[in-house]
Amino acid sequence: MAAKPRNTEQKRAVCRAFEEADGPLSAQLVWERAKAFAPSLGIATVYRCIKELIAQDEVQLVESPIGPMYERSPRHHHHFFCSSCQRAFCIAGCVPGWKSLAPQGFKVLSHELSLSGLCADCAQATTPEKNAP
Amino acid sequence: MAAKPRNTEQKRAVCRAFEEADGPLSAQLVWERAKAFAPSLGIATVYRCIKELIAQDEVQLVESPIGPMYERSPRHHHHFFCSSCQRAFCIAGCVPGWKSLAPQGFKVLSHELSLSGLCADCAQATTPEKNAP
DNA sequence: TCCAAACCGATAATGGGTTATCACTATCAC
DNA sequence: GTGATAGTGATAACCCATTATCGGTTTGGA
Repeated sequence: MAAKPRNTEQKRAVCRAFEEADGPLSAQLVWERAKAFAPSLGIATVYRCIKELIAQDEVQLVESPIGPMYERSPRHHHHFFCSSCQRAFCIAGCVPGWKSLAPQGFKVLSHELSLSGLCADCAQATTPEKNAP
Repeated sequence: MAAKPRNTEQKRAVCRAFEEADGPLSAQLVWERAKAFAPSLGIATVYRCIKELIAQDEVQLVESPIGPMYERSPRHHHHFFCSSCQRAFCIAGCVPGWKSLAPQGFKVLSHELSLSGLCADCAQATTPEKNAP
């Protein structure tokens, strides 16, 4: 009745793309990176694999100003989105006190903190006067 | 050269929908509520007005797990999204220490904290044993 | 009042992410 | 090795928020 999942090159490629990522990836980015390990990989297969990985709780959806992204289910952390280069970064640590912000009677099950601004690269590029020769 | 904007019933209706809202609204919700003040209002006009209000910094886009929403530009605050009834709520207050979470060199321009879970209504509805007769 | 043009409503079109379809291929228990 | 079938790639289709189009309407300065 239940289909037996198979171990295919494509699934391994998508998993590897997630494993080697240092932050959330868009489906397109997953595709681009996974193609390094399975050149013929199609975008539909990428979405199929992501769906499967999410069902297995190995990958999570991350809402972002840049669009939907995906990353390996990690220990709790937050994100920084660079408004210049449109990249996403993971941030270690958390803020205290978030649970007590909800009004009386509300049941807080999760929270997400997202910082936006300029990553180190872009911040330096846009204010080069400091280190310019 | 620059067109002179006019004061129309439709614009007033959309503004009023935002003024009377107690939290972020989807474009559809803005439409539904504004139609109370301008029954013939079309969805295209709602988007036109929202665009204009955003350009004037009177309304802001709010990314949410529920989808894109809009609200009057307010003093800084955060949001709670109910995963059951799909409503959005504003939360007063803020969390300390968010600025220091960004890695060295990153320039944090804004932050958004979103809590998810059950609002008071839904929390009570799903755990009625406490107050059940 | 008059009229140029800003604005409107209805709806078709767009755009981007995601999913369904289908003929072909690869996996793996036997 | 063989064969049933899960998986795959290409692509059409879908979904939904948003925008463009266009003929008719409303606004507001003269």
